[in-house]
Amino acid sequence: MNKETLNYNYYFNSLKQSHHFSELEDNAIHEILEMFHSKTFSKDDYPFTSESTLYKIFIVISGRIEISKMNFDTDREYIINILEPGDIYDVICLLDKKEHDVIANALDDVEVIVAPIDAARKWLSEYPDFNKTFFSYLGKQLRYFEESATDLVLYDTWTRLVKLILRNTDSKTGKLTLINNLSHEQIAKMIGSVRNVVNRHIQDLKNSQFLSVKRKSLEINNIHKLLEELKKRNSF
Amino acid sequence: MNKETLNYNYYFNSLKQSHHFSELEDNAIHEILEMFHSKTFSKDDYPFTSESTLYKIFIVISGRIEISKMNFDTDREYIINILEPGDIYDVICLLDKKEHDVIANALDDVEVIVAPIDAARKWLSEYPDFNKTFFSYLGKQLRYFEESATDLVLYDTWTRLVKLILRNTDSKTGKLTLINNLSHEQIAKMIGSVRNVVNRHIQDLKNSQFLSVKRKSLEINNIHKLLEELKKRNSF
DNA sequence: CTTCAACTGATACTTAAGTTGCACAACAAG
DNA sequence: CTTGTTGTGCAACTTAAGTATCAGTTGAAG
Repeated sequence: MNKETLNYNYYFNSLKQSHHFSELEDNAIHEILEMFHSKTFSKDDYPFTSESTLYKIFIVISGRIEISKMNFDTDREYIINILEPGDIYDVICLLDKKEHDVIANALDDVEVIVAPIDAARKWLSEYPDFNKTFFSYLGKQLRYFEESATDLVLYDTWTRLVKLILRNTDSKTGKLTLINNLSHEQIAKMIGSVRNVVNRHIQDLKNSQFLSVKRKSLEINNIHKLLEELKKRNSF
Repeated sequence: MNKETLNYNYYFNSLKQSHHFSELEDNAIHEILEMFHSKTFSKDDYPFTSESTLYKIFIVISGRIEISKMNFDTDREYIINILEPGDIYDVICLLDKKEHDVIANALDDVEVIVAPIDAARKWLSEYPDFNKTFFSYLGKQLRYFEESATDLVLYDTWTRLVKLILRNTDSKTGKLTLINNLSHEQIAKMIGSVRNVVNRHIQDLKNSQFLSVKRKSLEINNIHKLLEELKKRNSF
């Protein structure tokens, strides 16, 4: 795309505001955007395949995309993470050029921008500023995966659920971000459990006044109290 | 260290043979080594702390180091990974400069080389060749953590145990690498389970002729047959 | 407004995995 | 050789978590 492209400023500002690009100079962002074109998907579409991510790199502009893995024998699914605006995908393919076999599913209507992945490998060497924020993004990802695995081993489902809810509650508004509008089924898949177990815990949390629960909506009544309860059960 | 340092060639060749440095020119390796000095630890020592990894970067020359996380309430431990010769630590701190709270424990007598971590950040920008292999190393790490978490959710303890053993069996010699000489307790901690459960599975595998078991030693009798059994149980 | 699929809440049941406990074997150190 | 520590093999048991099932709600779509 270029400065004449429809909505160019919208995409430019999206990058400019996103975590990874905010420290880049405007000119660098303009140069990068030249390599991209935009694409949209509807809720429940499969925006990328393990083949397309070998050749293309995506940046999420709006909407959420769920990345998951299935066990087709047991029909259980694990949601590895959820991409949000500003996220780059697929970082793993970007790094090692190998196939990455996961399922990507749009949770909302989604806008992304797409470029050849080799072009992205070029900015990495050409824009040291970008490199810098990219490294801290990688660090964050490594930590996230490491903590996911660790939590699965060391903590029970109640704790993993409460940690998930706390981590995704905006401390200012008190509202859920990223995992709002999800069913109990999907929340279960994020903590490596099943709907029924999650529902049990949610009922308990509701009955003990920690949560307000509506269809596809959870809200913490008092963040501080829930944190206390978490500490009490786990001596964090 | 420099070319006059005792055993300089030993360290030089260790790097030269290791995966990440093998593609670098000799001169670059010499330049890098200038920043390092060597250090040794005995079995059961704690070679690095979450503080030291903020300022220093380590490369393992010989021996293995176990990286793990504890839940002190339940006394359960999860071994996140085991470093072997050629491994760089701590990549996460290298990337994002933040503290990384894990336990490092030498499984054998260990030799490492150490440098200021900022120096390492410098090579990353100065040696594009190194950058290239470093990226594929990062990709491997991301995949490893992602797969660890996924396996914990999607597969039972038997499957995780068998996958661990298969993954660490040298297809040529048929012997265990990396996880040899470990107790059932330690193997359990690697797959996110407990000794007793792992022991049960090992007894079954022994009785059905898949494994030969001795104190601190496992050996697959027939890799092909065990792979078949794994497929049978999981339709991989 | 009606219909239907998706989501939720609840109960009863099953099971894999974890816990406890003990006896014995192997090995390392004195 | 003796002693103590660490690892192994087993059995009995407990429990968190998963499965199965169903009724009732909600909200979107026609």
